Amino acid sequence: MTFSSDILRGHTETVILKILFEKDSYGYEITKRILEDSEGRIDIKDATIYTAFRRMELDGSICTYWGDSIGGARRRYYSITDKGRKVYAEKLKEWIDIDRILNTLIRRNDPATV
Amino acid sequence: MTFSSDILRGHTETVILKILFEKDSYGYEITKRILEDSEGRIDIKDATIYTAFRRMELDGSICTYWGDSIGGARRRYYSITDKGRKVYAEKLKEWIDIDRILNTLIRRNDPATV
DNA sequence: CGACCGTATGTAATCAGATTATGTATATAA
DNA sequence: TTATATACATAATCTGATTACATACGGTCG
Repeated sequence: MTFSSDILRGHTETVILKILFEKDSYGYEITKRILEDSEGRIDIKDATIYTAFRRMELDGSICTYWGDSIGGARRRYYSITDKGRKVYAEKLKEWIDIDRILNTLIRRNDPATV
Repeated sequence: MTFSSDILRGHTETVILKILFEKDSYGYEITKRILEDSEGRIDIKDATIYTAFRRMELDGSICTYWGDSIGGARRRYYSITDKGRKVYAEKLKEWIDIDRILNTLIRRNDPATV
């Protein structure tokens, strides 16, 4: 069972930035990695990831270059910029707050759920 | 500073259901309560909460009645149904999974963030 | 008394990010 | 040669949230 698509909304870019923080990567690889690392629960669609790339490139958080497509389809690689690292840091801080607040709002003091 | 509106997306109904799980309430009160309990960070707009009510009523998760408006504007109260309680239980389970998975994807093994 | 504010609900138009659908292209395995 | 996995891309659509607007009651302050 995969999650409803609204669940990721607002976090897609953060997750992509975290992956690019570690190393340059490309759309297909990032999608597969998110699928694996989410226990098969988060299956980001092609269109979603490529439109996210466009936004983030316009925004200056990432930049792109074509990889040498030795054996296989061409790959467009993405690299995180200094701005991207700052954006990630802010989004991480935001996530830490959201996580705490949503846990309060959704779970509250229900002994069965805490 | 309030959160980006996408952050709540997909959780608005869960938060409303949790409040109604405790007691019947009405739009204005729920909005104020979420604002207080989120340390002023989640300011759900009127239109958002009233359209959410419409969706949830259609869906059968809640039902509604007019309160006796003694001194002040009329209030439309909402009550959670058995179906609503089931929906909440599912959404809670889903949130517990999402929370764990997003924490992995966003924070990973970064010692500074764990 | 009249203006304003807090309370309270509601709809229409719009926005943004995600999905579906569709298309292109290469290399490898059956 | 046909199918499959890899790889990228765009147009049309969906959905939930926002802005903007409208209505209405009761109390306060000048």
